[in-house]
Amino acid sequence: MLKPSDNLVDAIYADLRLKLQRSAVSPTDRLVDTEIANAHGISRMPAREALLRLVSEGYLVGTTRGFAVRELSLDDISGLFEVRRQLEPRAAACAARDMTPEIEAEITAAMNRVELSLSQSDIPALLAANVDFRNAWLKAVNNPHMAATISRFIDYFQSVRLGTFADPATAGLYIDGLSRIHAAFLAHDPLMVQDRMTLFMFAAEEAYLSVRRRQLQEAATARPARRRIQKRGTA
Amino acid sequence: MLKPSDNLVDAIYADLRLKLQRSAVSPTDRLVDTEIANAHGISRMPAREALLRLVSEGYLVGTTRGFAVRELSLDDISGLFEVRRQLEPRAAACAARDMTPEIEAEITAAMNRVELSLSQSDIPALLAANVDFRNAWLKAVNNPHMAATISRFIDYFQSVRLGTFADPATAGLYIDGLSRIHAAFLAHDPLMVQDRMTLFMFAAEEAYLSVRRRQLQEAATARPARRRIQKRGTA
DNA sequence: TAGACAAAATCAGTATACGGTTTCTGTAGG
DNA sequence: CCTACAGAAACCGTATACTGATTTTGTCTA
Repeated sequence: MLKPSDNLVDAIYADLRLKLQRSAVSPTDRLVDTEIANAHGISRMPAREALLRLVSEGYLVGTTRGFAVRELSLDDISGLFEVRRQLEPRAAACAARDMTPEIEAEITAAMNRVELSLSQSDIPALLAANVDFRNAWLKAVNNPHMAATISRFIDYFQSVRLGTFADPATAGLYIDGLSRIHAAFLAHDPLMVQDRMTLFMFAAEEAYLSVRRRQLQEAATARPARRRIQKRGTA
Repeated sequence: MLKPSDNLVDAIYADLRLKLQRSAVSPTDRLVDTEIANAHGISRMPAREALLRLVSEGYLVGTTRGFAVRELSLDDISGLFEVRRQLEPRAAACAARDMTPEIEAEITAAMNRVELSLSQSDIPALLAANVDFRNAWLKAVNNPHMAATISRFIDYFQSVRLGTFADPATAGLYIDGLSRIHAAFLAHDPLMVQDRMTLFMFAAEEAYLSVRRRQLQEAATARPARRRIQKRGTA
């Protein structure tokens, strides 16, 4: 690890970002600069700067005791999906139009891995394959600003995604939508991709909302009213 | 100055961000952490972190000699507008639907200032009023993620906007589109707002492209082939 | 005058240090 | 057993210092 670029901050950032995408950081975890620093054998500053960047991008929040993954409110989920609905169907349609055979193969490979890991109930693998599928089709999006924005908005959900896949029924529905999109990609039909992505967006929003609602309820019953995460807003 | 929050980084960041929005930093300027630091009477690190944040958000690029405002390629402009086209018409429609009388007054006030400064050829005031108009209607957008994303995408154009307003003909067309949007807001017609914003997006894209094209040509003739701005990508 | 080359300056990246605030822990008292 | 409080620890924010890379500047030579 620690390869990307000659820059320590970028390296740490990439490492953390990957961990976040893979849901390898739980909301109860606390990321502390000094820990990360001497885990990588470097000083505090690069680690700190990487963390700060993740905060300014909205993935983490600063607490008085280390950095934590940002937890989404129900409003956050609705709002984020409103944006995703505007962008992803259109972007996916572009991808379908401009797809190369190589990328098509990548998408298919990712889809296969998704289905395999679903059948084996291998959640971590499912998570990873899911990320791969998304990254694969985003590669065919020629507009880097569009792709980056979409990537970012998807990554906000990392803390909820785990919960979505944990429930077999929800996961099944989710994967079903994904495979319909995949089929549309194979048909090279931009409009079909667009429509199915739109449908998928609504289904995904529902799924995330219901999972998060349940999470919040459980949390509320578990601890009547505690916890404090303040300081340093999302900018 | 230097008020926002008890945090030096945020303060510097807000200060710089405002300067950028106002096009108060030219592409030939170089922002250096040490300079900013002792201009504000603080140490390098907060200034540096603010600059780094602006880099990671895509407003600045790091060079081997200070930080500079990011210059947009023609492809950047097209790409950014593709995203804006997906988001702003929809968001403006929401704003029209949810507008309060207070915000409506703000929008009108900003519009008046836009027209006044245009008639007086006061470019800085025009720039500021333009920012105000945008911020006013964005206030009526209930989805903070949507509003933040739009704000960000608009701000990318700060380095080109100056050129757009410098040409009276272009500026006139631009303001005309704006006033049509304003009228639609006053009519409280979300659909009319949406349509006019869509139209405006295309007109604005054309304007920015032609201004930038001219800028690039002039630069090319001025210096046959020089300049180097590398190191530290947009992330 | 133009080119080569060395010395100096500039600036980003990284490391280390210190202060202050919040949270945790352990102990004493109810 | 629970609460109150004092001390300790954790951790963020900021400052300062060092290093190495790159660019600029100045000088010398053809």
